[in-house]
Amino acid sequence: MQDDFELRVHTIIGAIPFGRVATYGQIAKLAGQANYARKVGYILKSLPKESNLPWYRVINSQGKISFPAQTSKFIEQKERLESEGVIFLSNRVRLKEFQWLD
DNA sequence: TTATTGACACCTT
DNA sequence: TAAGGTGCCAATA
Repeated sequence: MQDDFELRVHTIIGAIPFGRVATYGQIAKLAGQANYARKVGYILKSLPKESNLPWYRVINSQGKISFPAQTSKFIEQKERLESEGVIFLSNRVRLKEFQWLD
């Protein structure tokens, strides 16, 4: 049950194309569990660093990173996305342009 | 078992 | 675009 959802989430995140981002709700929905955004976040939290999953491509519905600005993780995620061509404006991403399957 | 918390989303203003 | 309030589910204390 849970493991299956986790597996789906992992698979979906791994399926996010280069230079694209997805929201928590979108991930949850694609995993077959709408409104499970929070669980998605929990899974990402427990995501081992061994996994090569592009967790940094997962952002919230506002197109923003869920970390406080200036934190190492925030900067790391932002840098990674920018490296893929994702444009940030005021610590925000143009979901209209970069959201996966939009 | 109830209350609290969390890398949140969605709707309304 | 920003801000506030509401709903959702699971893990933890």
